[in-house]
Amino acid sequence: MPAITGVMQDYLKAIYKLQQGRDAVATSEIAERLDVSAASATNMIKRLARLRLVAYSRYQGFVLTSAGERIALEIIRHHRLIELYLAQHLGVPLEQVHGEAERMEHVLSEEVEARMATALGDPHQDPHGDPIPSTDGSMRDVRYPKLEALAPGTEGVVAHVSDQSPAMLRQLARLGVLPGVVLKVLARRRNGCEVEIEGRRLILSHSLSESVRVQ
Amino acid sequence: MPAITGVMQDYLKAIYKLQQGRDAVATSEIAERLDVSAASATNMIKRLARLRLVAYSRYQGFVLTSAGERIALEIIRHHRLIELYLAQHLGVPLEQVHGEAERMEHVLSEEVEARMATALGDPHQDPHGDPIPSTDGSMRDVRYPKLEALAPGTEGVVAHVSDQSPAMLRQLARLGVLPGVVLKVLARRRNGCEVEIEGRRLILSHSLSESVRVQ
DNA sequence: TGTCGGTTTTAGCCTGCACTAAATTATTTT
DNA sequence: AAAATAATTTAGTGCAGGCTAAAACCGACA
Repeated sequence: MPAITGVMQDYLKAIYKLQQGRDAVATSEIAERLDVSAASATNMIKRLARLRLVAYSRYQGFVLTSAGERIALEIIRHHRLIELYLAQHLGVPLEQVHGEAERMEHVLSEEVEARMATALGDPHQDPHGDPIPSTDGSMRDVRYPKLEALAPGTEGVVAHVSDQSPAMLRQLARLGVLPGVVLKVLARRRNGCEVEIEGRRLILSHSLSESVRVQ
Repeated sequence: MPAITGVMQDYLKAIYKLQQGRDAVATSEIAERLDVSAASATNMIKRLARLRLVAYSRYQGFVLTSAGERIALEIIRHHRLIELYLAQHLGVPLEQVHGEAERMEHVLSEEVEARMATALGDPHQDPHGDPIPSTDGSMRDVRYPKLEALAPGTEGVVAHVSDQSPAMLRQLARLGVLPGVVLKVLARRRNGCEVEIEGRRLILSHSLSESVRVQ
């Protein structure tokens, strides 16, 4: 029985995120998400299927087995704890923590994971507003609506900023749009979304307001 | 030009440590240190030679070039900073920090390295008493004598405990033999070395006193 | 100088994980 | 339902890094 490599962990994590709310994931989807060829993806899926970490029948897509999901959640927990730890205890800027966690998540032992969690007070949210799975593999995932989709007049708290684009995150951070901040939608504009935030009034482009979710 | 992989970093680090005070390292030496076959070692040495990280001529042994040494010292810095950070900020037991650092050292960015160093007050010693290279690649390495070699009556401060055997480290930690602790050699015995430490009197076996250095 | 023992290197093979190109299956359009 | 298109899988390759077995080399000693 071969060991579970870091690359396998990346696949499992990607499949987990893609399969949310759906009944199967397509080869081309993880291929795009992980930026590999479809052939490479097929190859790895078959390997994971042999290890009984994904349920797969050719040409039909696949999902994680419970064993695969367990591992995926463990890695996601690692990732998000590391993000929070870096931000909170080492002051690493928000737009950087994702990239760092992406590498560290594969080498974090359960021992150090536990100590980090304790140091952070057993948190349930990472600095982007994403939920942190607990050790038993449970995670309550609430999807708040995107700022882009909100009606003018709505008021709320920023719940989540996407972790995908560092450039966007840097923008949002500079503007003060971060999880926990109170915000009010003033008006929808052709070029974006006018909001009031901490007394200031500003316009967020469509792409920016696509990557912000409000509670 | 291929990238420098984690495995390559392990080789460079091992060569650095082996070549101290000598004029060449033998294939069999890194092979043993890294627990790989001699053939695998030869193979990697040739790869490192092509990258101009080691100077090598077949059958004659090898040493690091200055480029190779730069990388080796960077990884050693990572390793020792991580050890200290884990021990000091997360309370990871001494006998465990080496293993953890061994994996983390390859994924630590310069950014996070700098923040960890700052959080630790730009330290010069890791928790085993080994010196931490500075960012410019300088390191003052003083070799203190082994406890095993000390004459009775000698008094001193524990300067260094080996990081190689977790079992031994656990022993030493339990007995209170840790860097910084004051110690006095009382007598040499057939089965070890009798010492006084913090008022208590105890006997350290030969293997234990082999892995302790005193200032 | 020749031979022996140990070390080092070469040769050839395996696995992980990527790739391209070609073949296959699924889906959509006509 | 057949044909066109899109998605997926297979086939074959390459590189990193390990292995064993065999060959080559070095140093020592008779």
